[in-house]
Amino acid sequence: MASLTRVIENYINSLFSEVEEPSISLRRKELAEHFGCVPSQINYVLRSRFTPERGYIVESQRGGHGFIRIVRICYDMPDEKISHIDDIVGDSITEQGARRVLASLHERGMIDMKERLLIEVAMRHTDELGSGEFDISPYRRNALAAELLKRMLRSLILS
Amino acid sequence: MASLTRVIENYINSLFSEVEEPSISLRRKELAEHFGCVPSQINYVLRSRFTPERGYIVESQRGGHGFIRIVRICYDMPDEKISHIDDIVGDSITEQGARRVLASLHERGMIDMKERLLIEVAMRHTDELGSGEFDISPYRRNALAAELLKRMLRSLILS
DNA sequence: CCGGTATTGACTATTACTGACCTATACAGT
DNA sequence: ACTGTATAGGTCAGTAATAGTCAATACCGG
Repeated sequence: MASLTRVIENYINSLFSEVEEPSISLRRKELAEHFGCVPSQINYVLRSRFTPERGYIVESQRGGHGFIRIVRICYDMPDEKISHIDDIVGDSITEQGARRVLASLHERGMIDMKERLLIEVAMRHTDELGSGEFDISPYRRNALAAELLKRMLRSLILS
Repeated sequence: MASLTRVIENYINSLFSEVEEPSISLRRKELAEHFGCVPSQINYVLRSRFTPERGYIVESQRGGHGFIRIVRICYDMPDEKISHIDDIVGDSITEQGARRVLASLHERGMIDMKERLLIEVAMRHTDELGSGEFDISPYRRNALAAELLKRMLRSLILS
């Protein structure tokens, strides 16, 4: 029962695999017809799957000869990676948000499964302390979670 | 007797046995209907049984085509190794003691550099919180440190 | 009886998808 | 140049389908 969104996402990913280039171009209307859906479905896929958080930038142009271009960003330098981490984690993060970040980084090959597991254990422990005996506000807990997550990810990237 | 939680836990484990894959997918609603319970019972089973500490990662998505995926990192967690961890860490540990343990495990090839670093970062963060804004006694801090260290080590003593 | 574990359900949050309406661009005719 | 028109893509709000959270309650082993 694959969802349409995932099907389209996979299709676009296969386009990236076929060519070596870091960017591909699409026509929204054609893609929509190909998958038998409304054009705005394509926007939904782009907004939810090809985000900066996942390492993509989307450009487009309307009107005659309109197009949509998806660019895959490559972060090589350690300091680029660090600032990317800081961007996607932010100053506050929920448990769900943290899991999304970890899943995304894992999918992109930036962390492996064991590292992901360790980070989850540490965050869970910290959150238990915060909600238990320390009795910290949820707002503050999310700020602490973001700080811990960034520290752990930074240390991974620099090592 | 056989509590529902244990029944569901066993059912999920049997799914892992049936397929060789390291991950399985579920629909919370279907599973709940299958066992005639409320959907949130499934969350309880996942929270209490399929934790990162036990070597599992749980991913999920709400909304249309939602799912719950359970990834098993650890195939068998030998009890001797766990009790070994408990022995060498104990119920309380100093920062230096923790470093000695990590260095020893690293030398014996049981953890790699990145894992060691991750654990140190998490412990330092927790200790900073305890000694800083929460003013926890040194004795209690060492107990928390031991707890965190054991949890993280247990989660990655595998294969 | 006590303390922890298990169960429930009301309320909340998120996601996929659609369709009506909005905006931008190129180009041809004047 | 100016303007109209055809041809793109963008936005937003609504709906249905899922999953998550939390606190109250029930249950069970010691």
